[in-house]
Amino acid sequence: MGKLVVIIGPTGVGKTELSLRLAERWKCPIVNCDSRQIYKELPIGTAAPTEEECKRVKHYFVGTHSLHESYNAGQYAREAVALLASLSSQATENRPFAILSGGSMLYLDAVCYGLDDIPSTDSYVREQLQHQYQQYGIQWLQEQVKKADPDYYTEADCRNPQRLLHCLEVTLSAGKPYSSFRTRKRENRPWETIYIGLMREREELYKRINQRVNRMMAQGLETEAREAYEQLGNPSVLPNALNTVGYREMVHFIRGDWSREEVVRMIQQNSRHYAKRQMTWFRKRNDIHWIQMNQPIETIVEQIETFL
RNA sequence: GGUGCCAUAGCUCAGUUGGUAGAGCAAAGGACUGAAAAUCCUUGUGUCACUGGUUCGAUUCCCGUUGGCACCA
Repeated sequence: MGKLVVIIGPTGVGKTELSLRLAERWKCPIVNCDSRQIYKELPIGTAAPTEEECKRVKHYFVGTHSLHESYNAGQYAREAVALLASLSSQATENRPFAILSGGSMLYLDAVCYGLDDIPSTDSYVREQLQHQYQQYGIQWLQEQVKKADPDYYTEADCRNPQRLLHCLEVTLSAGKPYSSFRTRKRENRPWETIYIGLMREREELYKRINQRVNRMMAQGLETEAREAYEQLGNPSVLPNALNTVGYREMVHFIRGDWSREEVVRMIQQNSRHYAKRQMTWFRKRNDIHWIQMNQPIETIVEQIETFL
């Protein structure tokens, strides 16, 4: 059975650089697992692998989709699992056949453990619900869920509109309660997976994040955000792809609400918040080999190879 | 130099008609199976600037000191 190495870690920890190094060493491709780097219009603000880096190593799911398409974890999982299955079937040697690298928590879980088979929802239903929620508020949502799917209501986070909305849109589209699809069965993949988690001291990680934001600004994040925003017709409510750290703050700058210093500060802060959420998500897992990044890269590579 | 105002949590500020205080943000912790860089939840003791006075009791009132701001010279 082929081996897949999954490189996990918070934003800014150094996944891209290490993955490149490992991919060159093992002569294998990198399958990107980042929900925003897939958009070709957002290379700077998402710190996507550069063109040169993509030339050095074959990358999948970098700049492959457009802002105008809607995309989600389910779609990603289907495409990525199919790709990995085909790559692993071609693998002949003992070294890893691919590196799955990224920080999108749900996307990673979807590929590694599988997602329930939940029917696709009607976009009209979703819009209607969205509209009604805005009009009648969260209480209305809670009542609807209580009626439509009492099982989910008892276990759900009922103060989270996104959860309730999703439950309702599935229930209404499918004509069956959302909870009836939630088997939470763990999928078996036709390959062996080795999880490598990258970590750094909190203070050091935050410093790297702050510096990276400064670098993004120097590389032209403002223009990139402006163009993306214009391409979508300067919407007052941001579509999901632009509801992304770096871009939603930039919109405030473009509209003139915030100064340059303020945007930078806010992007840095929200990136730190994001990194923190990622660490919380990964912390509860017990199948990850954790690696301290504050040491020479040769040592890190050596350590990782002991886990293969 | 004179007068007035201000000094409270890491930051911005409430407040206590005298019984030692609370919001927002930050920060930390957590949840999260098709929006996931999203969304949501939990956590607030700090010489109430310093010194002295009045008082049973002062962060609150009074005197002074220091720092800041404003106005007048």
